[in-house]
Amino acid sequence: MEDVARLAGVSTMTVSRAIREPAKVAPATRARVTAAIAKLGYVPNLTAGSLASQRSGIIAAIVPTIDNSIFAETMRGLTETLAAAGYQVLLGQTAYDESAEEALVAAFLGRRVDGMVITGVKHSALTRKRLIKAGIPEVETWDLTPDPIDMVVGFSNRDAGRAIARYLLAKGYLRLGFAGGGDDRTRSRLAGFEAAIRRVKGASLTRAMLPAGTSFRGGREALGNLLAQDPGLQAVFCSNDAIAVGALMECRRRGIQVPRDLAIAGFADLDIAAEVEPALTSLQVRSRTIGEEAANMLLARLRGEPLHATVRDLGFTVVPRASA
Amino acid sequence: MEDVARLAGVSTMTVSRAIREPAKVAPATRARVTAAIAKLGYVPNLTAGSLASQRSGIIAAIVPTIDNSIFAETMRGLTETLAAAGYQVLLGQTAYDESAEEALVAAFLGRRVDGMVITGVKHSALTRKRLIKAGIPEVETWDLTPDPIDMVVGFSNRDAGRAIARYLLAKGYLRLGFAGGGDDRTRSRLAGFEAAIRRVKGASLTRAMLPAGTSFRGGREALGNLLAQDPGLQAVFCSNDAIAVGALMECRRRGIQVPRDLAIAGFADLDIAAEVEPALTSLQVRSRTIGEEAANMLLARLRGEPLHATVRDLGFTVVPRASA
DNA sequence: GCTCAAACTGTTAGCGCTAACATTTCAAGT
DNA sequence: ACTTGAAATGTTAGCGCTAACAGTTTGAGC
Repeated sequence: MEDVARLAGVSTMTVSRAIREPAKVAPATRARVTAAIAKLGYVPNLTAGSLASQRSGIIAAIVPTIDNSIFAETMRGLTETLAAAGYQVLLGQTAYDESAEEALVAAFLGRRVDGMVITGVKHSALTRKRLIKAGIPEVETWDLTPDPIDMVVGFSNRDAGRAIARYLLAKGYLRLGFAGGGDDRTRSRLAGFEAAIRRVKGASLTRAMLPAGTSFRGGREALGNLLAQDPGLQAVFCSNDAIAVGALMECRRRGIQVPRDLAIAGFADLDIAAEVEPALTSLQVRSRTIGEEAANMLLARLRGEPLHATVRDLGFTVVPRASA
Repeated sequence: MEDVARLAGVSTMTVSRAIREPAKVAPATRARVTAAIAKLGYVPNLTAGSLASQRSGIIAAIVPTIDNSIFAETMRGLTETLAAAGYQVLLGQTAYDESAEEALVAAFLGRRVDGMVITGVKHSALTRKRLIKAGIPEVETWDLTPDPIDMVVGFSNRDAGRAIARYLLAKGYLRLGFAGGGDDRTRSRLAGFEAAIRRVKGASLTRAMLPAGTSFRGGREALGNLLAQDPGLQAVFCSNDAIAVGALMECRRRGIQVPRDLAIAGFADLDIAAEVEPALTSLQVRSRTIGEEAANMLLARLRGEPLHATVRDLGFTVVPRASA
């Protein structure tokens, strides 16, 4: 930066300003600085800038996984909204492991990120403590809780499970199955699903629990598992669309007609849900909006604006298609 | 850190060492420091550490996109291998946009990342120049080139396209179609595919080019497009499995029997390829290994170890299944 | 007990930038 | 010409840590 300053005939402070707040530098000066930067191929050291300004320009995001996943859209919404405001996103994956989450939070706080977005509302005591102590804006996502660490944006997984159950029950399906992974949000969906079933006389529930993060193959296996438990099963709710597509493929392989012999419903309304044959009944959640809203809530905090609410419920919609 | 040092009765330097090189601190001292850290909830400022040590502990990775994509596995391999060596991965998405790539490279270099992994071998002149000037280890991936910026690990997309064409031609399909996005690697696959077809008398090629990054829906549309161009089409090569699955679904919808009426082959051998019905013939590439090898090459450079080769070809395999 | 190297710990001087304040410049109003 | 305040630029003092070296302690060998 000193080289640039010398070449432009100004002080380093003016160079710094020309880069960060061009409006505060006289146009002629700015032009000289810009030219000097280009000539020298100068790349400002943001690490030094962060240390001096106490602002990193980085927001950390923690998701269980990004592969063929429901979180990719959320990350896209988050990243794009934050990029427009000059922030970069540092992504961490936990693979549904709480200790990995703990390590990531520690590492991110060490980098002095300006804010954090984290999936889910259940975290280890240490993670909560560290986040609270860090005092940075923080958004939990993909679920709801009355007492977030700081802010939360998502929908009620419990209510979503209940809504799917009611939809299937209203269609006359009574012998219901559930296939899903073992993460916290899936358990909430299952709890709601089960609660709604219990209220209907004659309705039954068969469960196939999969490891968290399973996808197509898991869905196929789960379907076999469920039918082994209850050959008279009428409808299956899969806690994500990948599992549901797997189940659908297994039905095809076994010659089971969907939805005539067995109805299948998914969750999250991924792209693929509308494209498979038969098209998949799913529960649409506003994945991308979750990311955008998380970004907006963070930005509001970072700008010191007053917040309308710390809990934001984006709801969900059951999308009926051919499969159930 | 000063607080910790005071509480432990040592200098800040000893605290720093106790954290980074525990072996160099006497066990008793280390215990006092550790206790002080725990008591105060001290989180080292890695930004300051990076500035002082000139090492960030961060490797940047640039991919076109991560959603339901062939790059997710590569990122997993990269992230896990680097994490084991104490490095974190900073992920950037270009959405197949060269100027976005340019901006990401600039931003990452500004953060003084210790190394960079970038998808593809075609980059803007400015990007190349900046990377060379930065002088950090750098790996290009998912393709090959005789003159990488620094190192490259992948496979020949051209040869892969050729291999699929030969496979289909050997099966007796002559009227071939291609559906794929407009990115650089897809074009290479198409070039190889086309070259192999040209050498066979009576063989024809029909193309449906999609925007880069399209998936299921794009595959459905492409199939319609191809059949409109050549109703007598015998086999279609899709430049990724998502497109192929979309095409498969469209066949089902139209009552086209696969592979009897029309054969379909995909690319990348994603999880879903083996799960759909009929299972998808695909070209398997070692996605995860690309990430792992990129990490290992970077680590070797960072440790100053001599490198065996700067170009690493991981090859590919045609995986015959039911669809073609 | 003494030597001496190894093991451990401390001191000094930055890393490259920016916040905060200080100073200079300049145009407009008198 | 002479104030005056806003705009433009400069100066000073760190941000929190670590490299490099200096100093101190320890213990093995004699």
